[in-house]
Amino acid sequence: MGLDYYKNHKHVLVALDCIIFGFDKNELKLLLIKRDFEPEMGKWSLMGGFLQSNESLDEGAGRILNNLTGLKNIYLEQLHSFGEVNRDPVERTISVAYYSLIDIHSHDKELVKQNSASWFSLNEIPDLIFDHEKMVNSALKMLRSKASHQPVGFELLPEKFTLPELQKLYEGIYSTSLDKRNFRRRILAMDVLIKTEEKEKKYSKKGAFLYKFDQKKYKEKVTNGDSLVFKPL
Amino acid sequence: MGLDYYKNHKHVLVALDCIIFGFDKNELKLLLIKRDFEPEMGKWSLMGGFLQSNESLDEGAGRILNNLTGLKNIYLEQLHSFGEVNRDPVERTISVAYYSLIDIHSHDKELVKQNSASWFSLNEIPDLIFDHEKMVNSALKMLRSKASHQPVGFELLPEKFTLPELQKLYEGIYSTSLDKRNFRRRILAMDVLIKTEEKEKKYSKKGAFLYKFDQKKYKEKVTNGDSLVFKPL
DNA sequence: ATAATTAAATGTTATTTTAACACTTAAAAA
DNA sequence: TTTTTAAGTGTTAAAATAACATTTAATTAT
Repeated sequence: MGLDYYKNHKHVLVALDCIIFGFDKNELKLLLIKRDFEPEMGKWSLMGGFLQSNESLDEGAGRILNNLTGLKNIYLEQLHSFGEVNRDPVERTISVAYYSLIDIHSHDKELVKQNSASWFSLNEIPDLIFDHEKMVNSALKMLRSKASHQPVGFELLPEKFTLPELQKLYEGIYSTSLDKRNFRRRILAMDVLIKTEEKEKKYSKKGAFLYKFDQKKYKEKVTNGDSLVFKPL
Repeated sequence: MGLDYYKNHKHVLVALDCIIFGFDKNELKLLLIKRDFEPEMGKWSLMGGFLQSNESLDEGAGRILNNLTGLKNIYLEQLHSFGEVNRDPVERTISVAYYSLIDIHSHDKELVKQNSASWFSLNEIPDLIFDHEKMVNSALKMLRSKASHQPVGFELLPEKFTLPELQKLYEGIYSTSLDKRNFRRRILAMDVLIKTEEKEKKYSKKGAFLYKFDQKKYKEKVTNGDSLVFKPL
C-alpha cells in the first residue's frame, strides 16, 4: 500500500438528503419536493443535493436545507448513510441522510414554491423515489427516540407556545394521546420552560398561557450532566 | 438539471472504519491496527478500507471486519459518517464508521498479527490518526446507549457465560459498579437467558452457573414489540 | 476429618416514580 | 346572567427502584 493506494479505489458521488419535519394544525408534517429533473422527474422526493468539495457533510446538509427554506442555524442532525449498490439507477451514489426540525411557519414560502415543494402529513406521504421512504421511516423512529430523552420538540414550535400545543406536538410525534395532567406535570418537572404573562386565545375563550423554552437553563443542565429524560408515554 | 447533472459533481473516496469492541479480563477493549502504509505509517488507527463498487456500505464494513478477524455474521452497526473537508490529508475522503461487538476469544489471532493489530483497554488507547479518536468516543457513547435498551452485551461474550461475568461486562461498559442482587434480578427479569446445568469454576471454588442467551425468545419479544429496556444503573 | 477461605446465590423493605382519574376556573358568546 | 369551551389543577393506588446482609457450595489448608 502507499499513497497511490488511494488512486486505485473507485470514487463515488455523495448525496445529502434532508428529512424536514414541521408541525402544523396538530399534525407532524414532512416537506417534500416534486422533482423537475431526471431521473424520476415528476415524482416526489426528499430535498437533496450533492456534496461539494469545499464543505463538510454537515455544512452541505445545512446548505441544502437553506436552499429550500431560506433558514439558517436550524436543528439538523445526521441520521444514517444509505449505500446499497443500486439505490440510484443513474450512478453509484451514497446518500448521507439528515433530519431537521423547523418551525413550519418561519420558512420562506416563496423558495418552497420555487422548488415545487409541499408539506405532507405523515399518513399522506406519496410514493417517494429511490430509498427515500426508508429514510423517512428511519427519521421518524429517530425523532421518537430523540424526543423521549431530549427536549427536541421545541424546535418544531415558534418561540412562544402553549402547553396544550406542546402536548399536541408530542401526541403527534408518538401517535398517541396523553393525559393532560400527567403531561403538564412531567414537562414542567424538566424545569426548562419559562411561563410568560401572555395568553394565546386562538383555541379557547379562556386562553392558554404562553411559554418559552429556556435555552440557557437547558444548556446548564446538559453541562451538569443532569438527566433530561422526558418520557411522555 | 438532468442526467449530466450527476457528472458535474465531485466524486469522493468513501472509507469504512470499524470500531471493534471486545471484552477481556473484566475490561472493555478496542482492536486497533498499526499502520504499515502511508499516510501516518507507524501510527495506530481503526481498521478501515475503501468502499468497493460491488458492495453496499454494510457489506464493505463486514468485509473489512472479516479481513481483520476472520469472523463472519458479526454484530455490526453503522455509527455515523464523518466528512470534514480535511479529515484525510491525502485526499477528500468521507468515512462511514461502523462499530462491532465480538467475542474477543473467537477471532483469528493469526490474521490479527498479520495486520499488526492489538487490543487496547479503553483507558490506554494510544493517539489515533485523523479523526479516529472522535469515532471511538462516539462509538462508546452509542454502545452505552444501545446497551441500556437492547441486550447487546451478549455479543461480547462467548456462547455460555456466568452472571458475574455479564455483570462485569456491564460494569465495564458503564464504568461503574453495580449491586449484584439488583443486577441479577433485572437481567433475569428480561427473560432472555437460559440457565444451563454447567458451572464455570475458573473464578471461584463454588463455581457459577453458565447461562446462554435465548436468541429465539429475544426475537419473539422484538416481534411482539415487548419492551426490552435494560437499565443496569 | 475439620476448619478456613472464597466467591456465588438469595429476599426484604422503604422510597420514589408512575398511571389513573374528575372537578374547577377563566373568558367569551349567547 | 347563563351557557359554552378549553385551560388549569391534586390525590391516590400501584409499580418500580435502590439500598442493604446473610447463607451456601465447593475448594484449600490444617
